[in-house]
Amino acid sequence: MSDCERHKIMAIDREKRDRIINAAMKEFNKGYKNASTDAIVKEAGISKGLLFHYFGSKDKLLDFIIEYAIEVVVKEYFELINFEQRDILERIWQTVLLKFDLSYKYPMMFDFLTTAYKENMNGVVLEMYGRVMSEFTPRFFSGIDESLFKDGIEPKMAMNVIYWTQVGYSHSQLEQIDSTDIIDFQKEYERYLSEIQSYFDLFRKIFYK
Amino acid sequence: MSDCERHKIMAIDREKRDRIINAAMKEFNKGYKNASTDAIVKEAGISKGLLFHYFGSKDKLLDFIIEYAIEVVVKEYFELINFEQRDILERIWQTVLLKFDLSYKYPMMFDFLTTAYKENMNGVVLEMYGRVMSEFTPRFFSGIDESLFKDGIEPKMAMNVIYWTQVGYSHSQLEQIDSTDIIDFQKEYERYLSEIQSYFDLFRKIFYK
Amino acid sequence: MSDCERHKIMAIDREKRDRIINAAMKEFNKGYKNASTDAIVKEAGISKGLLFHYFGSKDKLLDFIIEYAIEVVVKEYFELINFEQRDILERIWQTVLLKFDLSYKYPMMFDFLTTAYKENMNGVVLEMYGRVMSEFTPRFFSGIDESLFKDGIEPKMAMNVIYWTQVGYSHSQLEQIDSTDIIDFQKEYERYLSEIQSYFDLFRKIFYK
Amino acid sequence: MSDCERHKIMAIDREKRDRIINAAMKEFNKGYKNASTDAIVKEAGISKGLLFHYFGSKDKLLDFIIEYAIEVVVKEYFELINFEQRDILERIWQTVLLKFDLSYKYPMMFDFLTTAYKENMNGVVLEMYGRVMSEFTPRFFSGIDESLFKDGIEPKMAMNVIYWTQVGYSHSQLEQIDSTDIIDFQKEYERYLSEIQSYFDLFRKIFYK
DNA sequence: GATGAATGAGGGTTCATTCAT
DNA sequence: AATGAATGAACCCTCATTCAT
Repeated sequence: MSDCERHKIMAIDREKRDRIINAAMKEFNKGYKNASTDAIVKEAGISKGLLFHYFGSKDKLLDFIIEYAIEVVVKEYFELINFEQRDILERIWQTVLLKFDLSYKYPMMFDFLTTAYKENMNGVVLEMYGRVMSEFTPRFFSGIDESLFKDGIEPKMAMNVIYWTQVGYSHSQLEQIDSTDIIDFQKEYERYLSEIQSYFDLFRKIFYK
Repeated sequence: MSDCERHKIMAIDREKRDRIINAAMKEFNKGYKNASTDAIVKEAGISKGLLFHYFGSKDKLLDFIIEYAIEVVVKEYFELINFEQRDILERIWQTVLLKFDLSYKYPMMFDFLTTAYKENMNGVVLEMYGRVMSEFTPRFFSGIDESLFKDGIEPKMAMNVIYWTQVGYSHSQLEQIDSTDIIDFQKEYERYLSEIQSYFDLFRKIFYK
Repeated sequence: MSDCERHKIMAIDREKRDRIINAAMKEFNKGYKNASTDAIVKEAGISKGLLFHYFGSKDKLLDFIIEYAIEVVVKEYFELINFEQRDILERIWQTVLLKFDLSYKYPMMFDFLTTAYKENMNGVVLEMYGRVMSEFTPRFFSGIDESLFKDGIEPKMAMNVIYWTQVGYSHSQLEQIDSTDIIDFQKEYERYLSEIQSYFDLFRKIFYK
Repeated sequence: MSDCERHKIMAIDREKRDRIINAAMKEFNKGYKNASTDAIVKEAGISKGLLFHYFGSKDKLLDFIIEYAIEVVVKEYFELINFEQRDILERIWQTVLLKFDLSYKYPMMFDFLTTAYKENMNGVVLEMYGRVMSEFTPRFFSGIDESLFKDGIEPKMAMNVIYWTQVGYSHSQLEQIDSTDIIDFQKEYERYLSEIQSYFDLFRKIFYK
């Protein structure tokens, strides 16, 4: 995607741009072919012509969304994690908060990226994402203060359990939400954090000294 | 899907019906929109008209295939679980073995169901799956011998952790497998079981008395 | 255009095929971009889908029409001219009759080919047509019995005058006809032939001995 | 096109108006559909909105350009014909010279009008052209000194033959010219006039006493 | 039951036209 | 008057669905 095109897009009013991006993520999450540009413009509240004025084609729209999503995830998630925090529970807790913040602005971002990656929607860019991810995961689980764990607890396994629990809980929550009307987001947010925190408390009790 | 329609389908010569079902699963595995009714009838060796005579529409064909797949999963998975086993770890362990057997007998079926679920195909999967699961899940987690848990461990949460860990581990394995060439299935099978067993050993140690 | 595709098209019911061909010629005569496939199917009385089922694309439809038109013109016009007739007036008179017969089945054929050639609608095929034409024209005006002309009349010029008069007359007639409803074709036919014959009589008088 | 609209257009700064007219002729020469209003405004150096402010629509812009072109043709062609010349050969000879002068001064104009006529652009050309021509043609062929013709020569027919020959010759010349690079215009001009003159000599000989 | 030619709604895309500024 | 972002009707094309046979 040329800089010129990117520039044209980034010049759009921020609120409208985010509406388009979110609508596109939501649609593309169904798969490339299943995604309808009609549905995107309807959801974003713009005209068909405008979408193509900015993005040129469905393909280029997808490319932009993927690049943008990766950029945002890298800048507002990966790069904000404090790796000096050597307590894995606290480190994962950071990701919970960061993901939550991101999900407020772009609710479908992580789901979309997962789908895009699995469908290999854009070979080149997503390969980069794969590389970033495969570098990130080991780094995330390294430099951990394993002395916090009880004797007899394999730290690697414990970390996986913590990670999968957090993922599982998030998904179980998502399934209950009709993402279109998020009523009382703040309240939901607090309940969500409080529940997941209780799992972290459990882990601290059973895994840590 | 009405019983009348089901009846009409089940009345088809078994061999021809299986040809259609297999062709449909193979096509739908590409995603709903990518699946072509032309390709299905060509693969199944029947005419376009006949497919629609039997199934009415692409949607209904998909519904049938999903129902059929779920039916098999229910009969050869859910119903084989021994609910007299009141130890949750042992009960979940059963599911690991059963799932594995099924994916050995019908490798396409789980791929298809996964795709159908990921794409939320037609809204039907989620409804069907949701119905089955919402009946199954509470039952699965009920009648558990909670006396096995240590004091101070909330059994409900512990069970969720066990469940999400098993799901998370399975997914992490699936992502590493290129399902087309299953080399040395037996060996993989053993490694898989052995690794997940070590997690169950961990849970037994930390959650149980 | 592959033989397979041609075969599929030639298998269409003759009357329907000619309806499509005539509708396409009429539309494409406006220029490629101005031609609307919607207008073609409407005029031909078929559905959009069928047009594309047979021809694949607007481009391929045009290619077929051009190839077909050239083929017809060669077989039912060029090749039917009797070059043993050495009297130029009689030779041109033949073309008047042949063109008229062709115009009955395919009214737009010659106009369409002219437009197609001028717009260079299909480089490869029309180049061939150009070659055929550039071979045809000199051949048409060669082998003429020049002894029929009066002394002092340059035969080459006389022949051009005869030819351009016939073309000019034809065009003056076409402009008066609303080609959609050809009422009483037979009567028009006779008037047309009778009028143009009077020009030929004139030429015989002024040019011939 | 209403006088009000014409007035608005004619009120535009002459230099800017000519820029628009020239840009429009250049674009429309590609064919109606191929002509892009975007290209016109870019070439003319004005905004999209302004074009439509002045001309209302692409169709109306075309109408204006055609009217304008025809107006020029009328003023610098039709109205310069000397109808006191009662010798039809001399009268037609005048048109040959006038047309040639015009195409020398406005080479684009005849190209554009030819394209407009061939494409039957917008139905307007034909109507305009038809109106002008249907007034012009009878007048052109009236007031002729028929006493110049030999006995037994129908003057009407002879005049048609002369006219069609001149048209036919012009067309045969146009087809040989690649109008973009007019090399040695003067030489071509002389050859053209000399050739057509020989036809007029022929006609004088065969038709006149 | 069985066929496949025929249909037309809907897809992505373009571009003349409008309108708030 | 002058702008250009925004619109939506119309384009070509696809494909699930129908229906005469």
